[in-house]
Amino acid sequence: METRELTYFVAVAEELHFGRAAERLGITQPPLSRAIGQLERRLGATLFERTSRQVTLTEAGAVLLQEGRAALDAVVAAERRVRRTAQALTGRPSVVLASKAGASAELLAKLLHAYDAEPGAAAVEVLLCGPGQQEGLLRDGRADVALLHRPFDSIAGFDTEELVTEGQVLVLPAGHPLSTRTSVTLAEVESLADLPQPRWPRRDGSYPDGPGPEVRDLTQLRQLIALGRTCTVLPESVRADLGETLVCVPVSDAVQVTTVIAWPPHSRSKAVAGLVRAATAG
Amino acid sequence: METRELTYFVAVAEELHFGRAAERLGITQPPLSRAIGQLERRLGATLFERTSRQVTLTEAGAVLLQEGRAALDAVVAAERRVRRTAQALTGRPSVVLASKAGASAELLAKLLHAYDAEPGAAAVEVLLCGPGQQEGLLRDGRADVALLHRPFDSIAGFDTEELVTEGQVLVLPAGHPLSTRTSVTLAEVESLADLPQPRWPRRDGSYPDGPGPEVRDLTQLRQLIALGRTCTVLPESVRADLGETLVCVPVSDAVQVTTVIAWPPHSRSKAVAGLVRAATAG
DNA sequence: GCCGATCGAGACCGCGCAGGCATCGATACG
DNA sequence: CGTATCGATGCCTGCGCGGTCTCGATCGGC
Repeated sequence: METRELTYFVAVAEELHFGRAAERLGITQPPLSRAIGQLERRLGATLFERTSRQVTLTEAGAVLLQEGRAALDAVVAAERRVRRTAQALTGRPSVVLASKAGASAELLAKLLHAYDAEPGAAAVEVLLCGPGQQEGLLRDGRADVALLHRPFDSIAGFDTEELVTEGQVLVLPAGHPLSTRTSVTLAEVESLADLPQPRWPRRDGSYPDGPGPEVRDLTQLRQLIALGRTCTVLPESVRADLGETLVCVPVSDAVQVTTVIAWPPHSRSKAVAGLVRAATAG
Repeated sequence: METRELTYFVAVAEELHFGRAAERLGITQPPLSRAIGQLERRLGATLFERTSRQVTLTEAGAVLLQEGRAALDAVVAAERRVRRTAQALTGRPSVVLASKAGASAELLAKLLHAYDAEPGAAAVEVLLCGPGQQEGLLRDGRADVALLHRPFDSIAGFDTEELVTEGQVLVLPAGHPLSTRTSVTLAEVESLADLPQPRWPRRDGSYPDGPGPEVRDLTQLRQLIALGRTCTVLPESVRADLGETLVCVPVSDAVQVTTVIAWPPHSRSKAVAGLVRAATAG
């Protein structure tokens, strides 16, 4: 199976429409239809049920979508990492560390400081991204190492080391009735009609339905909380960079959040190993 | 990067010889040289240092070998799993479970029994393999789930659940001076000049040097121990299927061995989920 | 020191296949 | 019943993969 075929298949499987998939791929529809047909014949499996009105994935197709995405990620990761390795030989080597924007800021600062102190430390490029994106960055080679937060982020397929575990707090505008409490429960948070929970984008970029505001990062979120439009439950460590206008109240029954440092298994990079060492030593 | 190019690269990187690599690939040498050259140009990286007398991997080449193998494994795994899924639709679905031949026999029997009792259980094909091979089987899709033994097998990149942890015992022929002891140390085992440790094959199939006999599986090993040619340290559970001629003595300072059930992350298979459930419930 | 063997690179050629265009056949809808 | 939509098919063209032949460099033997 060639990566070109896999790319074509994934495009069709995601669009469920040959015409749109072809457009996305920058080719015309007929060669795409033929390529998929040929792939099906070679695999001995029907991947799509198609009528002239709609295209649906078969069970085999669903398996190929899952496995094929992983395989394509692995291929582009290989390509990116080779490019970066070759570049590194003509300058100072560098690592890309992915972290959720706004999360674990203090931990990240300490980590970078500790690592920089090591002899022969590489340049660390910090890639701040939206929630849930680190996994993809790590998987397709755009990042070499990442800070993830269990149980929110999936660590499936990565090597990890636990760094810290913490409880969660409710962040809400100063002056709100709940702001003087010493502790709240999740049920109480969810029943706050005046401060509906914010809605985060799904992996495909769309937003779920609901009354709360759409948010894309913590800066937005902080501002919306300060404006009294929403509230949210976050790991304790956000306390460090909240202003005067926001208040934290521990949530008694929220899950514990563990920050882990994660990297692709079998990483050859000394820089990644160094970062992990620096993180776990601290 | 096409999988064909990756396959070519890996062949050359493993042979470190364009002629032999071409032969292995079933093509002639000139197109192979060209393909590699083209790949290097496209990646902007020199992958091999070549003189007319010898070929060596560069740092970038080493990275591509590592990542490329993983990527190729992912591609062939996708292919195999789709084929198997399609087949399963025309008959009873089946899962392939890989396990070290001879290891965890009792656990495996219980697991299969417990799983078969589940409603809608798939047919389980058991793939008994040599030590250290389960990882590859799972990675390239020949197996769907495997029993691994930490710390011997690498679980990097898989999802796992721990099943049992046990100590290790020295297995030696009945009548040997040590056979009446209640416990021995690793140092004692290694200093047994009359029973040198057996040598297991490396991943590439070659054997390390040493005085002990070369072995490939537990049956061979058992026979050689009975013949008084060697002895070995194994997890306790082997006691169950030793004959009268072999004796076990606990090794006090050997590492604990944990048997885990492992599967590729993001497995969609209900059968795999069922097997894991059956294994952890037991 | 020369010759032959080995090995990777380059020139050249042919064929297979990917991709484009035009068209067909099927289905849903007004 | 006509029309619009959408995937499949037929036909053509051009690129690129693979084959053969050859060259140039390096090492070893006599």
